[in-house]
Amino acid sequence: MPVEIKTLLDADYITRDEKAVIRLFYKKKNGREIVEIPDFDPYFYVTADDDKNLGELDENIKGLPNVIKIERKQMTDIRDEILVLRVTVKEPRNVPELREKIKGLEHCREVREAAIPFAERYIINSSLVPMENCEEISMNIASFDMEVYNPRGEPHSDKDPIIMISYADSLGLERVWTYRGGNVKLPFLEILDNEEGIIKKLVDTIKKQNIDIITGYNTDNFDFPYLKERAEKLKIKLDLGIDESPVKLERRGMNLGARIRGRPHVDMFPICRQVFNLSRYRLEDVYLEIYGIEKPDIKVGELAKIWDSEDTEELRKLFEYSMSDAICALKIAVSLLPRQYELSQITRDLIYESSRSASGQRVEALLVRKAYEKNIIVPNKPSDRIAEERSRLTYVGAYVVEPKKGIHDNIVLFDFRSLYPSIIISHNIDTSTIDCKCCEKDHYKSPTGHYFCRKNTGFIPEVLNEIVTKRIAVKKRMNEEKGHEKRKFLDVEQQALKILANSMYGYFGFARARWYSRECAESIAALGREYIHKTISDAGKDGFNVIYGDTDSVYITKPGEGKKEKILENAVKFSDKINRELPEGMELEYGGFYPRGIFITKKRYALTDEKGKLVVKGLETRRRDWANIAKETQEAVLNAILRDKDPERAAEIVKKAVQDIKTGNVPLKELAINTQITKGMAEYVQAGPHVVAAKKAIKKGYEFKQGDIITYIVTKKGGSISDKSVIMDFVKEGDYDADYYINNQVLPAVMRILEALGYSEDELKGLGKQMKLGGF
DNA sequence: TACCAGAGGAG
DNA sequence: AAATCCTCTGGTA
Repeated sequence: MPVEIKTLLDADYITRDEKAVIRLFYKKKNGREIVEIPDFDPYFYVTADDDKNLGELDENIKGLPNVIKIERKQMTDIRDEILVLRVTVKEPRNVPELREKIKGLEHCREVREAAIPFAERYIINSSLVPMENCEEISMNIASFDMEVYNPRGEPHSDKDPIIMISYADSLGLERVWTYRGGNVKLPFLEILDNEEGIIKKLVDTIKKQNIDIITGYNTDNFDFPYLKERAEKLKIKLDLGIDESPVKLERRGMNLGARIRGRPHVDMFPICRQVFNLSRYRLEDVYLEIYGIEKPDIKVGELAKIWDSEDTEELRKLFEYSMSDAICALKIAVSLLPRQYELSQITRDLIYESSRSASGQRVEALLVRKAYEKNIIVPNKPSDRIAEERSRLTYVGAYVVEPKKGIHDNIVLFDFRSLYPSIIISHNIDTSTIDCKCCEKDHYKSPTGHYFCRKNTGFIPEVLNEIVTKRIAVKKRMNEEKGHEKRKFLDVEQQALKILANSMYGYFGFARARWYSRECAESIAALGREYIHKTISDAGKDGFNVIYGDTDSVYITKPGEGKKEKILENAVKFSDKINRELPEGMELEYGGFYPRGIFITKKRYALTDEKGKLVVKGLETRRRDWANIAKETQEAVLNAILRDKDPERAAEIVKKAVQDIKTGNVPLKELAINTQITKGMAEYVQAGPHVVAAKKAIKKGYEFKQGDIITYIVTKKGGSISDKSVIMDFVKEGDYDADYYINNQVLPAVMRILEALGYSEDELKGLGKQMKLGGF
């Protein structure tokens, strides 16, 4: 009989007759399935201060209420084989109380694995893979978005109603539900009686359309909390769960998570923040990034006014805008969800979890599962106090070469392929292998003085090797695959594996990690420094000039050699020689040839490749907290100098930008500066312009929270720069401080380039009139 | 002018 | 709730 294809969307447990029953929510090719597991009992482990005291500890635990069974088990604890007690208890809710009681018992060293959620425990122990096969089962995905009445600025869910809900799904249904529309006729528009009607319509539609995954943009922290409060007020059931259970809001650190049983809710906002590097992360910014298309926009500040005016044309625009929000969120979900499916499968974590977890949590989810497979007892998470202590202890990281400043020609780049992962594997770096007793102390020591076992492969190197091996296999399959769709899936998979592999080093140094080891992190970094130092020194011996290098890369030139072919020939010989001496699994790779480059300081430089394409690192052009006018002028100057070798034009470009600013015709869009609020407003010791601008906006009814990006303009009015800074929404075109944008934005950005060419401050001061830039 | 807080980038 | 290294700005004394 063929195995039926199904995918695990969600899991939880319910309590029935004082017994926990695991529920597994599957989607099949046709229909759904809820599998109930009634006979899985919660358990945790207890370790003793000494093996000989295990019996006494056992006796003491036996007497505690709700303990069903105690067994002895041999397990690996970091590097030791130890005997532990496996304590099975009646219900999951008994675990926290028993943990506390047992912790206080004599001879108890630690209670372990007591904080692993029950349903997750079952998934681990049964080797289930969430979202497995999901590529073969078509998922019904729906997104929604709400517009809310906001006559006083920020809306408040206790009094301001939802005025429309837009909905789009992968089956092709698109709707805007509202209850005031004048005579507007639009194919997707449905006018219902009231707020209650539109909320009920959303709930009914999701059920009727048989939706498997619900998405939206910022739905965790706005739409669902708001919807939930409105529904409660109107006494409407928000029973979106497959089992008709209501939407549940969970605390997740500083944020909320809206959980829907059996029908995963995935908020695309945090995912977009992880995936893209943008100046801002509004829906329209992300949409523009993916599809290159501008989304219709309205000013949300005028939303209430439009609603009250009942102006047909304005309402029509509002409906179209609302519709586009749901459609954009759906499109973003369709393009990014495959990545989430892969992450879920690789880390074997439910998509609700994996779509909200940061890289440390993802690594840890994977390690906890691999530990179970290998009979390793999982270390506990550190307490807040321990985590804080750990963060205070820093260590030396990567090495950065002081660049040879100025212009260079015919530059060759080499870098170590996956330097840190390959060091962890090649040097077997792990908490179980560090300074082991089984290996003699005379063998190779890392620069930190630590050494790593050569007999037994450590846990993390083994897991990492599995990831790397799998990635190689996936890449191979991808390259052989002809079908475009299949190829894309394999590419997403190999990228997900790469991200995970690259997170492992950071995980060692992560203060809240279960497998934290500053010594391991430090050793990896130290070995990295050793490899790059050796590469630099060998390059010098072979007659190369090392222009720059950072962590795992070197930029080199060959003095006295003008022909590209000859340079590359020599360079490849050089890297071959390096590679012959490297341990297996490590490789110095050719990274490209650049006809020209300019190096300013560490981590700040620009190159042109052979196609004339500009590559900029670290300079203002790459930063979101600089105005477009400065970034674009700098980029144009770089192109003029590097690609066109035309410094005269560079001077013209600067002159024109300065002129434009002076005449007052530069649009605000070109002057906006984006800066993130990285802490609570009250915590600022020193308020920068973005904080001051935000505070002014708050006085006018705006709300900002940690993580929000402030877009502000330096206006004419005020003393200090902060005084002059105002949120862009409040600024009229033309109201900007020309002086600031010339002297604090455009000129510093371009002068850095020109100074690196050997022009003195004084020469450059004459910029306003003319600039003589000959002879380089 | 010197120093510090804060931000965001590189790898 | 991944690490460190690094540059640069604007506020403050």
